[in-house]
Amino acid sequence: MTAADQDRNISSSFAKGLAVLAVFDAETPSMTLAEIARRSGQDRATARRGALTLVQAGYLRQDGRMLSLTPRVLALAGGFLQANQFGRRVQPVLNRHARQMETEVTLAMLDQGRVLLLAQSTVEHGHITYGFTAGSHIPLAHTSLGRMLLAGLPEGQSAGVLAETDLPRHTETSLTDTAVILERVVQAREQGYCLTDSEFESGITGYAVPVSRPGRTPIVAGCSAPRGQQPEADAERLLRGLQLCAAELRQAEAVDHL
Amino acid sequence: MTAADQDRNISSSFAKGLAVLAVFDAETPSMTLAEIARRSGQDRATARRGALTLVQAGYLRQDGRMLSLTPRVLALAGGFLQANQFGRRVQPVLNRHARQMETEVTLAMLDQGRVLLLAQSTVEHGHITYGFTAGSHIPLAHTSLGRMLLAGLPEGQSAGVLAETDLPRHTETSLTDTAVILERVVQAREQGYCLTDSEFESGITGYAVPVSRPGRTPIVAGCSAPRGQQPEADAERLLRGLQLCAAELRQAEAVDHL
DNA sequence: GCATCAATGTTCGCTTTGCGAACGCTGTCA
DNA sequence: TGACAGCGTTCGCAAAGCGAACATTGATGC
Repeated sequence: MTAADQDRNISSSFAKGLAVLAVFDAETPSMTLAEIARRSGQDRATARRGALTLVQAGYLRQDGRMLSLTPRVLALAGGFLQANQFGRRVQPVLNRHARQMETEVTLAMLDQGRVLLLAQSTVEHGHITYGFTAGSHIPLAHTSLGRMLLAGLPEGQSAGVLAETDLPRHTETSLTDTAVILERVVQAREQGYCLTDSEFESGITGYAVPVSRPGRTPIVAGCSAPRGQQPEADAERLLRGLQLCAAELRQAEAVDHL
Repeated sequence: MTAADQDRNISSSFAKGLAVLAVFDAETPSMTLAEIARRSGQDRATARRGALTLVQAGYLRQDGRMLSLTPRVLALAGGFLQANQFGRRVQPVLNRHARQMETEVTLAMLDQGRVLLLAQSTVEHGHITYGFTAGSHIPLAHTSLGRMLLAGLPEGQSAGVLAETDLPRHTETSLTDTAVILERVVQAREQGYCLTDSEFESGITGYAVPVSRPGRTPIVAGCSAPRGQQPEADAERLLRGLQLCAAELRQAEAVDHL
């Protein structure tokens, strides 16, 4: 019993159970007990109790020895989305701008050293992405959304957060040097937008602009498109669109209290 | 210690904590400890431990004495959405059909005596709804989605599920007699679609068709629109669109294992 | 302004829960 | 065929958390 974690106000069983649920946030569709235990860093018996409790509560389904999430977890997110009126204040704005820009527009924030997608426009003509949705995590260091988020942090913090994330090479042109990436972050902060090219998906350019007011928890909007014939013209058009979208979200105070 | 609930495989602390988290699924944006305790039917001290644990885990935020969900809960849903490839296999289909039909198209299933929205297309010109999103709950008895879901249950079960839900009158024309509602459910099962008018929102007609194959967990698709000049023509057009959408989802096996 | 009361947040002793070493089972390799 | 590695499950004992009791806050009456 170390001094610090001896907090009688925190329920450790509950915390461990939550870790079991959170383990499914990866793109692993279903897992065995042992796998859950390994990924959540818990004893197999502990993970088992957590998983069985989740099954009983209806958040997990058990098929033989495989466990997978049930749709009920959506209800947890639904609480958040309704409380913040995403359906009325955010989604329509994203959709409208996406329509005009002819790409998908994504709203995102920082979460545990990764980019958490908060909302995504739903348009027909968007280029085929990986199929990310609200609630998906994408890398911080090699996406324009991620770098723009880092740029939104108080001056000193960006380096710290970046240092704690690992830097897998997604493509051949992914930057690997932390210092170089930080340079791009600083550049993004100064110019008020961020561009990346082929660092996450080959041939795809990413665009991002800040949405939250300076000093607040960083929220950004972004989009991506295949690199076309006139990169500069595309960039200007898409960034202008994103800026308009961001301004409208700010004015609606849609993201002020996240 | 009663005999039944003495299951050493279930972690009661965890189950109680989950109940705290689930309490936020209502449209209550933020609550005090006492309110959480009341709504989750727990002792205040118990609710407090659960809430503080959720705060530490980053799922709840504490502003003074008010507690509210953080965006991190989206990540839990994200795991489900990515595991089932909603972004690639469901959302594009809904969007395309919604565009052609010029309405929102919603995918839904049963959850705890209510309709759980699984996914929703959004088009620009759709009529303004309550702002529901994926993860939202809507009533079972007075929506076409809900009645179509009841129709998808094995013959005897519909009545049982319906009996356990309460029937608030949303509008003046909401049906209140369980027997009459059940009649409509049977009718929906026989004709393969469901229509409701002004029972949930005044002046709005709801349309729904089944998506899942018979015998499976019921999944339905639906849409709604203001009652127009030619109700029959509208109904025919929208139902045809929904049927096409449902057929495509079935063919893509997008919802077979929910 | 002070006393009263109701409702909320917090503490701590006693009991219960759930931790994890140990077990048995199943499939795999030499 | 025997050894082994990995899995799910059990059970005695330590510690985690339940809830009665205690503070604390704030509204209401006089």
